[in-house]
Formats: sequence, C-alpha cells, structure tokens
Amino acid sequence: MAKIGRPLSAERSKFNLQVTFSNRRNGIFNKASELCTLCAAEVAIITFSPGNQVYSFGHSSGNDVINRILTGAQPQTSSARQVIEAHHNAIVRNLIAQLTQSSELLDEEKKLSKDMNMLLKPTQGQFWWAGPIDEMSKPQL
Amino acid sequence: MAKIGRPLSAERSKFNLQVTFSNRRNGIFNKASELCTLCAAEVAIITFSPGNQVYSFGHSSGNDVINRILTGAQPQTSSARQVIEAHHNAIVRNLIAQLTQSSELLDEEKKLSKDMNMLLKPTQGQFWWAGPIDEMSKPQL
DNA sequence: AACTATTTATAAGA
DNA sequence: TTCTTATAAATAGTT
Repeated sequence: MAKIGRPLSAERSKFNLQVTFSNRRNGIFNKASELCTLCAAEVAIITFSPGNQVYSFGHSSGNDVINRILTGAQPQTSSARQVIEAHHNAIVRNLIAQLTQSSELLDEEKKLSKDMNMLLKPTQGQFWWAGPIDEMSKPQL
Repeated sequence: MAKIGRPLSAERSKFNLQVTFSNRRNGIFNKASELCTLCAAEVAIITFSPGNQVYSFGHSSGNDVINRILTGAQPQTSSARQVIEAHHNAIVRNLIAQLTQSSELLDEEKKLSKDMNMLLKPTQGQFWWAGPIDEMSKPQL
C-alpha cells in the first residue's frame, strides 16, 4: 500500500536494492525497538535478505544479557563463532517456517469462519454488522 | 531513538497506550510487507502486546494460501478455532523465546569477540578505530 | 556518508 | 473506533 519516500525509478540496480534492504531493515528494527520501550511489548523479527542472509531482532525484557556475560561466559574462537552463527541461522530458518505455517492456518480458519457467519446469519439483514459483535463476523464491506 | 510524530504528553493513559501499540504494530507490519515486495525478502514478526496478546506477521513467497483453502479445507467450529488459536499462541511464545535466546547468544559472542580484539591489538594505539576495519573490532565510543 | 525533496508514520484531538 | 491534522521520521535519489 502506498508509495514510498520518493518515486521509485523504473530500474533499480542490484546494489541499490541491497542498500534499500539494509536501510529498511534497520528502519523496521528501530521501530520494533521503539515499540518495545514505548509500550512494554515483546517483539521478535526475522528477515532473510535477497542474498539469503539472515538478520534477526529479539527483545525480551526479562533477560539480562550483561549479567550472563559477567557470570561465566568465556571468549570463543572464530570457529566457535561460525558454529554459533550457523546454528542461529538454522534456528531462524525453522522459526520463520513454523510462524508462517501457523499464521496461515489461523488466517484460513478466520476466513472460513467469516464465510460461515455470512451464510448462517442472513435473517439479520442489514443490521448484522452494526452491533458490537466480534470483528470476525463482520462481512467485507 | 528519535522523537515521535507529535510530542508525547507526560501522562499517557492506558487506553492511549493500547492505541499506540496497535498503530505502531500496524505500521511495522506494513513496513515489513513493503520490505517483502520491494526487496524480495522474507520477514516474520512476532509481537506480544502489553495485554499479553500475540500478533504475528509472516510472509513466505512460496506459499499459496488461497489454493490450499480451495483444495480441501473445511469450515471449523468455534471450539476448533479456540484450539487453533491456543496452539498458534503457544507456538509463537516458543518461537520468540528461541529467537531471543539465539540472538542473545550471538550478541554475547560478538561482544566477547570485540573485547578480545581490544585486548589483542593494544599496540595499534589511538589509530585502531580509524581504519576501515571490521565493525566488530571497533571500541565503544 | 550526507543532503534533500517527498512521502509516510503517528500522537492527539474531534 | 475512525477521521483529521500537525509535526516528526523514513527514505529514494543525488551529490
């Protein structure tokens, strides 16, 4: 929805696309960070770039990362880093698949439920969407 | 970071906070949607509101939800809906915990790696942060 | 990296 | 809740 900042040129170079992805990813992460602090919300974001690299954002107010660093973590070698990064990558790959599947299942059920309501409540005529009823049972206007 | 739209009043009512959360959540989801279409990226977002309700966003370009609806899904009862929603809620609860843990592990390792660099490269003196070196080895300014 | 012209986001109020 | 509006933020293209 909606146009962006400036009108997009018809042809965007591959490099510009990477810059755009990076800028917008940072923008979304900043928005998420603001949402956490402003509303005491929890937010997790997983992104895969066009180049198939993963960037993730996670915030949980209960965890104190610094404390855990100060009480026992040991410096790790570069190869250990690689193992951790690979593991992290595998985890988020799996997470995004689960999340998408679960979200879509929910969306399907919502859509079907809405259709059922439209079929089952025709006698209420034009007033069926006027009351403080569940959002799910509103017909598409 | 940064101030927001209009200056915030000193006291924000609980209701306004909910409105703010809803508006900003939608804003982030829209940004994520734009990122997907504009950059051919994959994005998944999980949020928990202050009221502990979950809202999630998932996009994977390979899945065709409509087709799966048309080829076999059956309408479900309200109790089935509740089961699905509970299941979805449990899934995302688990996902956000995993993601946060994995992200924090990565962050810890990066921080330790940075500290190691600071310890191992003292001879470069005041110039060690001036060059085009890896971001990870920059000291905190 | 920084600038800038626009568009978009959004807090408050109606 | 939805709309409006004033102001700040985001950002695409350029330098």
